[in-house]
Amino acid sequence: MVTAGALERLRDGNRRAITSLLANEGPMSRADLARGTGLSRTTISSLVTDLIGSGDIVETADRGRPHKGGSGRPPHLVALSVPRGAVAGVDIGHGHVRVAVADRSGVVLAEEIDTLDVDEHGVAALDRAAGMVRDGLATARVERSDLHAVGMCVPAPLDRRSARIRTGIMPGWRHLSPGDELQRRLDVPTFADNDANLGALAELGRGAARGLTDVLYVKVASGLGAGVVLGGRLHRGATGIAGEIGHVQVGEDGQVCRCGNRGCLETVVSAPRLVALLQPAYDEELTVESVLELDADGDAGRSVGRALADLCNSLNPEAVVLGGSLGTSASLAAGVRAAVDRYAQPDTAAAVRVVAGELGDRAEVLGAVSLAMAKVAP
Amino acid sequence: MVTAGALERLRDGNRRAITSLLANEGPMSRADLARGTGLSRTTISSLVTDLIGSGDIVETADRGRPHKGGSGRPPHLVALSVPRGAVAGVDIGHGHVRVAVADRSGVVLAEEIDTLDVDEHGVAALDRAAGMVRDGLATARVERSDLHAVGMCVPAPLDRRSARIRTGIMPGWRHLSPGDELQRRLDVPTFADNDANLGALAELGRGAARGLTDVLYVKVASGLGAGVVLGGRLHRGATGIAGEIGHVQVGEDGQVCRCGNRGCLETVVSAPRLVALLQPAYDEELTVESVLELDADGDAGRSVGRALADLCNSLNPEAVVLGGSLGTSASLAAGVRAAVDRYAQPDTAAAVRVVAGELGDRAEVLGAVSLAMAKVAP
DNA sequence: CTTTTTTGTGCACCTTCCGGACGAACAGAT
DNA sequence: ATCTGTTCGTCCGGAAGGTGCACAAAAAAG
Repeated sequence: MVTAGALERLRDGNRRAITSLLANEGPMSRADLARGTGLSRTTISSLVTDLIGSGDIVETADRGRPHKGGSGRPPHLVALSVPRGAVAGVDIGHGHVRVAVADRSGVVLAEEIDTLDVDEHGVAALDRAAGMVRDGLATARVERSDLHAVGMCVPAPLDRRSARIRTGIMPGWRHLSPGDELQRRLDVPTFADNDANLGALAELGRGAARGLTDVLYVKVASGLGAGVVLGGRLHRGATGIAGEIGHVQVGEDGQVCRCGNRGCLETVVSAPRLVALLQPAYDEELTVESVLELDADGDAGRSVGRALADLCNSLNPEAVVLGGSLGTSASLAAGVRAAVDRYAQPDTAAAVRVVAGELGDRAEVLGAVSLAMAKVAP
Repeated sequence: MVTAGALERLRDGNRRAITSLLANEGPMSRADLARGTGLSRTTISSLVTDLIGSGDIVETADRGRPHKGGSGRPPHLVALSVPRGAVAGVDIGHGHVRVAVADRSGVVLAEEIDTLDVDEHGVAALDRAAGMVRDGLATARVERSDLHAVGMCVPAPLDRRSARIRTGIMPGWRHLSPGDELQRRLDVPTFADNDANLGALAELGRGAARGLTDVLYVKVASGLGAGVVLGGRLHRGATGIAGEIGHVQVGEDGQVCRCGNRGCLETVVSAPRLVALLQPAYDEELTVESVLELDADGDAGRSVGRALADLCNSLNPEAVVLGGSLGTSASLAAGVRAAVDRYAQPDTAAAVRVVAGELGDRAEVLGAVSLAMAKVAP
């Protein structure tokens, strides 16, 4: 199977053209497939027979309408068959673990969230995550042997080569390779990435950035991170640590950041910092949600937008998608919008839409599912 | 010719695989081509016969060595034949026009530079550029009908759709579409892009960034612009105006910039501003070159590096290439290096090399040649 | 000189795709 | 009810492409 003749590759490619067309456009007739791929109806018929025989696609019961007008023989529609088995996504945050089990078309079958102190207890969090995946499989009535892949994200940059979290940010994770650790516990191929990257993947595939190609996804939560989508693909950078926007210096004399510098963006807009900043002035205990209300003048948003404006000037994206626990705040979006309009070049600002993510807190875990699906498909 | 059957496309693709392999690796034997493409020797032989018949490749006189060891029949090498005809590159700066005429393998046959006030006199500059192209063709002894394409760059962002320079920056170019204008004068397909983009293309193809895939090319000259190379391809953004790094705010109370804001990076590091800033303290008239010496403490470099550090955090590139008239300054490079190390995340800073461009002032015109070659090849 | 190794090319064969023809299945008109 | 027009899916013969095998050519090694 390693080597394939050119003709075999050709037919393989055409098969793939059919399946990807079906994946993108939904069920279609053979004639539609011929029009969509540029191949002849005859060839499509042959390929479809192949694909039905191999179980990759199925003929649906309902028959569509002829290509134009109502006249003509109604077509038989074929659709991508949902492959047997399941994939799982694991979202590890600073203070929570969220797990989703989905079928191989991405439909979530079971989802669960648990809160615990992740940062200090890496091993415990990984144990818990593995247990939650097993629970999710049971809830979804999926055999453990039918789990094909696991995607996971961690709230820290992952070096592409070592697949490790760099030291310092999460003390309990020093020198741990999260993907390998979870893979050992579940005995299933596991793929790890940064949380913002997977959030971007989810919003790109099934969220606010559907159909776009150049998008900045910004996760505003405990920390601050970006997923950079360029040309329709996630840009991970030379060593896989692209998207570290939390340490842009926004004030010369700001607080000391965990990275060692002063005045980092993250010291201004992350959820815990906002709570800490505003708490002294209030009697009741502040929650993350209540912070959003208090920041009605959009200070946090403007700080983020200030940094994003520079990035927009450099990358000229179609959209900025705001995610994370603070991403749905209207005042945040308004602040970002205002700052982008103020600091980015006019044409750049005019070209970029600033929108809230559609997937909320689930973006990361759904992106992890997408990652697992992408890794198991080819 | 618009439609092509799948088999025809297959053979076309295989032909292209051969030519691109020859383009990347130089002259090869048929057997090497078979090993390189994965096709059989028989097929390669047939394709090579085709390609020799169509004149796309030629059999060289010298015969290479057998694949391994000295034993075996020595192969006949085939090489990409340099197609007849020429392409031209035009670099329009704020105060100069530079033109290069090259054969279709990219070897420069004639090159010329002229200084004039471009900004105020768009029509005159375009007339001059067209004349210089014609002069270059004469020098290179190329018939005017053999000129296949022209690439050009302008020192301003070009909107992808309208292909126009946005108003304001270059008064004499308001509502002008540089590509269309030059095309009308030369009656040859002309493709325009931003100067930093084409500089990046040149350094990527034949300069300091050969073989890299994620590179920030920064042009430091009259203005400040970046060419962003990601995944081996130039990133132009949603509307084609990516790379505008000149208007990052580096000081709240800086000079007023031509863009309307205060404290833009461009007000600190562009050549004319540096001259204007330093001139009062010196008797003799300062040149751009002399400014470099005076900035030995690297102030300008540190300002640029400060902005680049943020961008590196977001994009995690392999290299930053410094181009433009100030790009070869050692103090500039040192300043950028220092600021990146200071302000970027340690892992990001460690992953990025800061190097001077190898092509100097010729980068843009060579990139324009590359653009023309890329557009005429397929 | 013989053997070994590598190269380039004819030939028969297989795979893949395509155009034309044909029946099937519907809508609308008569 | 019947006819006509249209679209859909498939079968068939033929063309185009790629591959394995065999074989001659050309050099080095023994």
